Amino acid sequence: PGMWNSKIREAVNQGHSEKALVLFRQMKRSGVAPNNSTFPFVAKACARLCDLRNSQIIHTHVAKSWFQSNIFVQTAVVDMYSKCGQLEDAYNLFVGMPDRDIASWNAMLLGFAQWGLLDRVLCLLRQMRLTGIHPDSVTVVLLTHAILHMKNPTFVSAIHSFGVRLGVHIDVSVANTLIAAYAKSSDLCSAEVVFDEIDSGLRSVVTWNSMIAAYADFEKHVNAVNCYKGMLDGGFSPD
RNA sequence: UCCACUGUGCUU
Repeated sequence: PGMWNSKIREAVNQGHSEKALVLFRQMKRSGVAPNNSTFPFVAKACARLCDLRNSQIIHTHVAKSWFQSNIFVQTAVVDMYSKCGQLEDAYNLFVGMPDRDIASWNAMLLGFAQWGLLDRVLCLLRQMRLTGIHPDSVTVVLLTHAILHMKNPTFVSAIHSFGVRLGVHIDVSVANTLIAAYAKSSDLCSAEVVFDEIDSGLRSVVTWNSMIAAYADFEKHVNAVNCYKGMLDGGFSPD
């Protein structure tokens, strides 16, 4: 199945999810069995398309496959169902997983976070820590999203402190998320503090974009323009 | 041993 896998992977990586599913159908029709490096990609394609019908078809194939207990495959299926809105299917699969690593927990946390189920996010986080799995930078980003809709800077600050305790606040994606979250919670000052505290060598285009967007939200157009200039000075080109 | 490879996360 190697050549099918690389075609499917290429399609997914280029954002052509429908094409990936077409290739998957062709693969099956030609009698080639999908394997552990087929399923995660087609699952991702379904997740992106929020395509429940194909998700169920893929899950059926997974269930009949030798690779049904592969942790990568299972995590991808959990994520696929979550993104299609089938949270209880996702959760049931998650609970039945023989092994779960941080990515598995994060995928399930994201599922609850995406649908605004903060209580379930917190409950799952507690369970995760009880099993000895430590939250990572991805977890912190997800938690930030879970509390974002409340637009409460106190909550953002709590997650921020949590990230500092874990030592993941230096992760650029975490910082970028916090900048946006503080700004959306009307705490521009804290957004600026986070921005200033990132090593200038670690700032990415997303970091700059986040800060510019923050200033724009507050209608601080002069700051936004200065920030934009800073981005250009930093050697970044706008995207 | 290290690295890279298939699953979860950044702004608009």
